[in-house]
Amino acid sequence: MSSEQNNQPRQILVTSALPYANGSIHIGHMLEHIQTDIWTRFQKLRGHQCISVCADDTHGTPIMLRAQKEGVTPEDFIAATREEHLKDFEDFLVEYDNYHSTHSEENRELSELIYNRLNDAGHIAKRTISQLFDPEKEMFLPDRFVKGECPKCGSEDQYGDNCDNCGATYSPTELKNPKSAVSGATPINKDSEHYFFKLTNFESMLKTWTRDGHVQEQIANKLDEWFEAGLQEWDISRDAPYFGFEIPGAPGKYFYVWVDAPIGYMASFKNLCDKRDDLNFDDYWNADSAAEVHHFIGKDIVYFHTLFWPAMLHGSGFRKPTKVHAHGFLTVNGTKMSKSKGTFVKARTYLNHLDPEYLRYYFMAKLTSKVDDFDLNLEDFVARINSDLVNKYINIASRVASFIGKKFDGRLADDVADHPLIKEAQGAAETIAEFYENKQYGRAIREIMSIADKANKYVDSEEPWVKIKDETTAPQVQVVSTVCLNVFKILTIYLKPAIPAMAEKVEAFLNVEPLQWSDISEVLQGRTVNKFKPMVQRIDPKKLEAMIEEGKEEAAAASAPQLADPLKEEIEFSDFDKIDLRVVKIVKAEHVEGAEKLLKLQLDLDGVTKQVFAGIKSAYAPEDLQGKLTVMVANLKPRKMRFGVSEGMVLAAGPGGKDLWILNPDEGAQPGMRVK
RNA sequence: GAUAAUGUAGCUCAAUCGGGUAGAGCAACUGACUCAUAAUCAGUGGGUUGUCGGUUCGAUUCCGACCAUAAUCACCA
Repeated sequence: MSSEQNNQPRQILVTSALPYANGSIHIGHMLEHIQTDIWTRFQKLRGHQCISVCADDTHGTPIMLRAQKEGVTPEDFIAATREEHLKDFEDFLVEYDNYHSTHSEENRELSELIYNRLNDAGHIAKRTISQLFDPEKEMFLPDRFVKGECPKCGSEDQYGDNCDNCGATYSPTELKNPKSAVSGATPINKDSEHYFFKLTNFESMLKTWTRDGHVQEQIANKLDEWFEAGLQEWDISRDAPYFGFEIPGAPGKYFYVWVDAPIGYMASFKNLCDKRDDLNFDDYWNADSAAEVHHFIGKDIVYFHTLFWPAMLHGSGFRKPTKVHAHGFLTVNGTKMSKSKGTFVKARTYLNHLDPEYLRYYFMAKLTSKVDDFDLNLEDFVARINSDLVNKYINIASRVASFIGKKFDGRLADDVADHPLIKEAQGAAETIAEFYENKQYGRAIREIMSIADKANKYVDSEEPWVKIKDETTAPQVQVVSTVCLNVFKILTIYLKPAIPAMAEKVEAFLNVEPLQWSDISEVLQGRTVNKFKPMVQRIDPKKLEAMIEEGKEEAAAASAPQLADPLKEEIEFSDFDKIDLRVVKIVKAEHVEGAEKLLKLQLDLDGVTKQVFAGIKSAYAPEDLQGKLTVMVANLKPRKMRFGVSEGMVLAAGPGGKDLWILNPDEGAQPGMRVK
């Protein structure tokens, strides 16, 4: 292709928004990550140096509390989530060059660097503000962690920022009977010094930047509203306890998660540069960099990416994004994803039932460069995949492959390079490339499918099934088939960014190296192809139903009341029956020399005495126990301990320390009785 | 409540940047064909472009009001 050979290879860095480490990836996330991946694969196919990076966004109060609740460190919690996220993306054929974490050394260094530069340049302010504070947990409460009665309509159990019932909005300090959602305590007002980023210093820069082709028109309009409303200073600090990075020179103050989240793009790239010789961080991020930086984001986080982020970069001497690509939300059958309808589909749930390339193709087929919401209509989804992919595209190969295979030994004809249909398919390359480049994926598909239509018409008009029966016309069939397979190859290149795995199967069938965009002009002739095997199956609507059904079940399970300490795996009665629980009388209790936690108990089971070492010293004095009845596991295998043999366990409840309570049978129970 | 959006055939979407007799794919129907994962090809039907009003020789496209939908904001930004 002449025109792109004139183009210099570009250096392009691409990012998707960093998924928050507090939950699973769902198909809404996939809308973004798939369109990013398609764009990235397209650029790579064209021969550019295109690097895509992502990471988990790991900081903030919700993560901290979630980890506490699950009894693990935040570090362990986010590490596990990252594994899950990465696996989901990989299985959807989303190929990041690097998938990092915002909780990384690179990110800490870059966050500090950017902050220090902003601070030195006078872009940071400090002032004291008053916020609700949980006196029990000793932490400041974000709005969402305060609940109470709506000051307007009096509805109970409303969040700190607005009322679900009457729609009123207010500040959390206005709530009646406010309660901390963390501890249940009544919050108090407390002063604290906060750090602010003076966004207003960048107003004129931003006004120019946002009208300079870096954002979509719809976004630029939205930004005008925000400019008109007036920019505000941005509160970038949070007080300890907070899971994040401490602000340099400000002990006990942490960067608000949204400060280090976008810096995570740079950190992930930095991490990659350190692993690769051919990448230089400064080439991409210096203020005068000629490389491109493209961010793909949802419309909900436009503010952060088009105001704060460019301002932070500008103020700290880095380059600004080339383009911020915002997309709308994913709806299913025209409405918001709903857990109860089963349309809130997790990435994993989808993968349990359907081929990822179905969804990749469907997204491709309907995406535009606009910020409008994207509707996944399930009926349309089935129709679109089956008709476009199977009936039109793959069908071209499927219907001529048998001629080539059976009648011509798998050998293609010679001299088809000038065939008008091949020329036409090749001629669409630049138009399609432009659609890709501008994210008009839907238009690209329309263009591609119209070529597929022409190929199918061509086969019909040539009637190879008739010609093959006549010796004089039979050789023409080899030409017709070769033309079709060449068009098929070209279509495969056009579609490859969306359906890479299918393309790989096509490459195996055509007996060619991995196809590149430049292969569009290479014509396959006078060579052999392999036996045709179908590259994709029709969608079975039953599988789609099964997926929705599983989504419903998940939702039902999730909405059931959850125990903070989840139940162990279910057991059979026979498992329970193995445990012999007995009522016992504590005849003697004494301290154990040298033991920190243990008491030595003599337990009477109606004549038989058992000796048990119990870790309840922190909660009970020996004299309080003597003469009491309690319950023990009597058939536990005796265990030799440092201080002697323990012949069972007494049952106690509680988290430990002083909070430990042994069980007491009700009045009338006698030592030795079986508990069942 | 405020703001900017969106509302086009049964379904999903198009309609050149500041107006000139509404297009495509799928579905439906009719016919052809049998090479192909019952696919494909030819053809037909189907829209007073959310409603009402205005500007204009003429509006899906401009203006106003209303209705519907989802979104953003109302110091999280």
